[in-house]
Amino acid sequence: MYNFNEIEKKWQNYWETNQTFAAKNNDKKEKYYLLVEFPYPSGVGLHVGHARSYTALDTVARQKRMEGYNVLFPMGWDAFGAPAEQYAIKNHIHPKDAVKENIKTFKSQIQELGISFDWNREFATTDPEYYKWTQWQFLKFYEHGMAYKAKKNINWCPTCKTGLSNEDSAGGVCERCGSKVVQKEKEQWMLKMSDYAEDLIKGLDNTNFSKRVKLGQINWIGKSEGAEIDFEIENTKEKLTVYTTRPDTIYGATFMVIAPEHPILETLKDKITNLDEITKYQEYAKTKTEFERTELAKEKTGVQIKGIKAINPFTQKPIPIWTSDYVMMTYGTGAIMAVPAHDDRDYEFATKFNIDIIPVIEGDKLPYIGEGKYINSQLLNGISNKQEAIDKMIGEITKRKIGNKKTNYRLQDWIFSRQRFWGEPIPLVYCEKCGWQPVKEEDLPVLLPDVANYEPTEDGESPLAAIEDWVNTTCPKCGGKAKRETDTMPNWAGSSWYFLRYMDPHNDKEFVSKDALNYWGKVDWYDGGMEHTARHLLYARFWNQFLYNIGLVPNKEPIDIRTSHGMILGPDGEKMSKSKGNVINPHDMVVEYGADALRLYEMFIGDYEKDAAWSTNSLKGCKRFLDRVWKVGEKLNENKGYTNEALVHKTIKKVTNDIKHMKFNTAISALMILMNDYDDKKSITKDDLRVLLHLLNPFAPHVTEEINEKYMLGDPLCESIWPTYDEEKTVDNTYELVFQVNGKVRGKEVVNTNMTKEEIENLAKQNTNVQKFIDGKTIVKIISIPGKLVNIVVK
RNA sequence: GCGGGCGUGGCGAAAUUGGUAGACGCACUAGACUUAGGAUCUAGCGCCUUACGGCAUGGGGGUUCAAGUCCCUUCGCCCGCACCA
Repeated sequence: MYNFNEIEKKWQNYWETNQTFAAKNNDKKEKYYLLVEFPYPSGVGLHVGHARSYTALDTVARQKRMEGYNVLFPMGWDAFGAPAEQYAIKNHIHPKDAVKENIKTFKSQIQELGISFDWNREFATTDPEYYKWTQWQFLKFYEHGMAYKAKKNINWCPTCKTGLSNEDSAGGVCERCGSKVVQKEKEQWMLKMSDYAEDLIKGLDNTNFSKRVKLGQINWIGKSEGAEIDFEIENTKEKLTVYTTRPDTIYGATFMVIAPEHPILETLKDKITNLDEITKYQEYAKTKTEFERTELAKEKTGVQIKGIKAINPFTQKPIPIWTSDYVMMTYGTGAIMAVPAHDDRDYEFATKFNIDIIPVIEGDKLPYIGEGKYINSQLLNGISNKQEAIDKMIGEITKRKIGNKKTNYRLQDWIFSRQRFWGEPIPLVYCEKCGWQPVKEEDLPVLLPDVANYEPTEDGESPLAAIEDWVNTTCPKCGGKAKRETDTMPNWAGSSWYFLRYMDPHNDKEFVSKDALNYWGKVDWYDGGMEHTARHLLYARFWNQFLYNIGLVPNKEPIDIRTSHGMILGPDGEKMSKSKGNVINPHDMVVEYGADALRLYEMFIGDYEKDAAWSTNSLKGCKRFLDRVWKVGEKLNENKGYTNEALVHKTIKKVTNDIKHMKFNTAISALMILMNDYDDKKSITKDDLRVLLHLLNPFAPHVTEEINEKYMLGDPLCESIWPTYDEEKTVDNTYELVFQVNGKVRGKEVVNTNMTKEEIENLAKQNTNVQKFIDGKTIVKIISIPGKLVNIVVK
């Protein structure tokens, strides 16, 4: 019929030669910035899931351009990271060479899909020209006191020999190798992300993220409001500060629990009479990772700290102090007041160890914190409103100076060090005399050395530590001997600001020019995978908010709309994987059915935000549709205008709006309906064909251009104005009026749109089938809605 | 446990403010064309019924002339977070 591979290459060349998709900085046109997550160029090649996301925003990009926008739709490579390093270790080649190869494959696979990326702006996070600025921005964090080194009990992967963030070790296993994560104390560079917890929540109001994305962010930050309260320790000058969200239940606090790592155990060790037992328990807790401590939640363990007691500041009674690993040192103050009558966990603990339980809320079924009238609570007795009681109690502790209102966040500071080779070197130098010193700006980037050994050292130091030539340097301040920091940055660093660099990708004077930042502003629409809507998005927002606060970018929030596409599963409904043998390779589909058919199918597959199973048969259906569009050109007549005006205008309206709302599947269905209408006709006009091609062009950009050219219908579609519709013309002259009796359909008739209420009521009564159902009955009332139906209610 | 989402044919799914449930596509069936078809075209296609008609949007109840859509209740599935005090 036609050689789609040839046609596709032809138009891809045309676009490249004419620079059709090159975005212009400071153009007079209104800007629109579309962004898809740049891929990690793995050796496996492009996934049909990548194609889904790229095609979706490509469709939007192509429509926006035809609507007259200056569209920025860039692509690049997130190329630092462990897999390239592992590959390099195995094959003894430099990771940069491995990355180069993979990028080549990826790029050709993307290009054969005809995605309208502006390739002039392409870069990889591993380019020294790029990571120079990543390092430069790290130094900004450092200058502003936002980066600090701290001894942290970190999640440690014994296989990768590297520290992992909580996020990277979710579930107690290393994200990349699957090994069990253990705890290890290590000095790490940290970014003070927790300072931004509140701003990261508030900033969401200035975005148009979907609800589920916003909730994901809020969840991750984990805000909770409560109070800190001091409990004195009997016969000492020490006190224990607890964090609680329910200070109103303090009269029911019959014991305290502190984390096994709590420093007071050291401070008061002379008073503790069962120190051996405590030490033993501490050892036991240490062998468990944080994840295990939470996972093994079923059975509570703990030891009472003998020799000391705390005083409940409201009942004045001495209460026992326990240590248990169900209290985390990393959250709140590492100590809690336990209210077993109204908290599940405390209840479980108290029951197991036989501790007093005193209810303070009437009617609250144990052991759950509910609402009710307060009892056994002097100050609060009689109150039955929870918030009122909490406020009153916070007022009281503040007055007595034993505590204050306090907000806590689950979000912790960002562990920014990795003991790996293949990442951006942290641009700091340690001098015995001057301490940590930032590398001078003119000496950036701190380049990764060209060596052949990337194994981490046995003690867990970065491979860079073994490269003496590289490590030994001079102090930027005193000029004396100094050593470079050998930790590198996490993979998230480069992807936290790449969307800014696209605005001005070749600038060697600044990370981005002010002009470019002001012109392009925010990313208007950012699409990516659900798996990145929590962390990557949070890191990127944090990074940008910091840049905003120090005056480097014009918007506090970098992204307006964020959408997350569903996964494409294998034909068996399972996640695609080599081992299951259910992987669909987009390249194979392009070769066999063409890029246009693949694109169309991926957009037609179903709700964009939901997962969908692959079906090659459905892809064939889309190919069939394109073949019919190709063929319909054979019946062009010499008439002008639209043969079926109402349908055409309706279709323009539907497609235009559906693309904007990501309802790609129904947009395509509307185009199929239009095509079916053309098929039913003896002949169609050039205008008929041209408008169909135009609307279909964002989905199937190659074949539509080819048909347009073949029948000389006008300028290339990509250089033409998007069709507009006339609302008045979307209305048909006639419609099918429905007759109902008691809400059941009893007849239909095609009638004129301008018929009155009375006229259609009469038609209904005259309908023979309707008469059968109202005969001999009394008409109670008639509901008639012109344009829709007449419903006769009878008794 | 908390938060969010979903439940419609054999399958993927559509259905403005409540107004013809199943658009569009896949699969399937029958027929046409053909040396051939895994190409193309025509017709059919929720379930029950020969038909008239009846029953159908996870189940039950309600509001309404009219409910996939609104309200109550119940069951099932998916995702995120989770001893967070």
